[in-house]
Amino acid sequence: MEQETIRVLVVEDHHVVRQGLVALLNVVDGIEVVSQAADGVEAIAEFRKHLPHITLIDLRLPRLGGVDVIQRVRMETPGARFIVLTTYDGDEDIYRALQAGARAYLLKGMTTDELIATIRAVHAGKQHIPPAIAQKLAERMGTEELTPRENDVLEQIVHGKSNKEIAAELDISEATVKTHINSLLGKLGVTDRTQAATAAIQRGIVPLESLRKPKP
Amino acid sequence: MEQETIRVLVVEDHHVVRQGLVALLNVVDGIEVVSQAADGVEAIAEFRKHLPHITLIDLRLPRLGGVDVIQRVRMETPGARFIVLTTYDGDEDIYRALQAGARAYLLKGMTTDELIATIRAVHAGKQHIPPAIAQKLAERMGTEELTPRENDVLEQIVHGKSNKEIAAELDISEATVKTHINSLLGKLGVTDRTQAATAAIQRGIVPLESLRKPKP
DNA sequence: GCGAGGCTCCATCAAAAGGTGGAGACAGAG
DNA sequence: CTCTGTCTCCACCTTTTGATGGAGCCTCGC
Repeated sequence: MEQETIRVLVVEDHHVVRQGLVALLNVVDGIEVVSQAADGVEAIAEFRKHLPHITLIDLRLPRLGGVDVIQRVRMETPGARFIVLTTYDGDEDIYRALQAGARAYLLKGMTTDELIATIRAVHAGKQHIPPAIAQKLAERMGTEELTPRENDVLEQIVHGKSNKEIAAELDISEATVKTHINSLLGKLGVTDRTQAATAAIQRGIVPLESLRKPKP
Repeated sequence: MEQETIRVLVVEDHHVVRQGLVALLNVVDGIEVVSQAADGVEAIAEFRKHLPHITLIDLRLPRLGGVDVIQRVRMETPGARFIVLTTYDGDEDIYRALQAGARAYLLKGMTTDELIATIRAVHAGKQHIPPAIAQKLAERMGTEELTPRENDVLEQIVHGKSNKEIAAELDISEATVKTHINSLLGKLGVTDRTQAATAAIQRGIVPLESLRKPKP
């Protein structure tokens, strides 16, 4: 019996990686790359234009992140199937991507065969989360969610602010800052702000890019 | 007149990226990928076997890092020409790679044309550092070098240790720890340990991987 | 040999951070 | 409506951290 050709959209900002993916996939029987995008905005446009069966997407994208793309596209096309293809960027992204509706999460280190098998599986309606990722997800499940305010404070900590500066920045008293810190230290399972900062970075709660001196 | 074919070795641990690079380069006239390697140890072996004109190498490699590969290979083959091809991993890696003798440093976001042009340029004996990288390099030049001991202390700070714990770990007094910290804070241009930790991570002085709970 | 720089340690002090317990306001969920 | 959780603030206390200014020792290079 005839297999339907799987129509794929590749979203990836690194030229050589994207070109490589397209080249690899286009020689596979039953898979056709119908379009490509190099950032989140393009991705949404290309999705609308081609309505692919599967969208292969990196999470780190210029202009609009992968998670946002998944959310927005699935808002208008709930059946859209996404396979996240990324290097490890911290537990938080994995969680958010799957929450947003991604069906599979692959690390860039996987083999071509794994990639193709996953595309076929997801197209067939299955889900695919590698053990290493499932592991991270399980760990993350055991941890408490930070409140919005605690996240604000944590972000300031990562940016190297003192309690006094944080209080000024968020327009609350230093006492309140301490309260939030005490609470978030417990939730993160750490004992001081430095540990909180590294935990936030490694878990992807606060993106590393934001460290390159913004603050105007 | 006849151009000599440039023989290239591709060293990259991510399958799809490596395959993509090879596919892209092999269709280019005058360039031939003679071998591939997925980690640092393989890289050295393949280099010895094929003695390529150009080695395209990622810095993040299993078993043996890219910087070490460059150092060791150039020890026995001083004329070896390396092009570092990586995502941005912190200023420190750029510096070390160029110190080790890399001739060019490209970000993975570059176009295929840029890549090919750089390969040709390096093969012709030129050097190629993109402006963005040169910028980082210049910044790093202005900063003071940390002493070995200060680096030890900084690493402990990043791992969330208190001064007392650091003293125990390094078998020195807490007073000495404070001395080192005071010194390294000045050199890093920061005012407290939390800022020192994030600076160390972002500059690649302490690798982010080492945070995933080691310590047996 | 002498100086520079690195490593070690000291004492002291002020500032910052962290721990505890309590409390009022407010919103949303049951 | 009441309960729960969040956000806000307070006071009080201890511990930690950072700043300062010495000081002795060792090694390397000149």
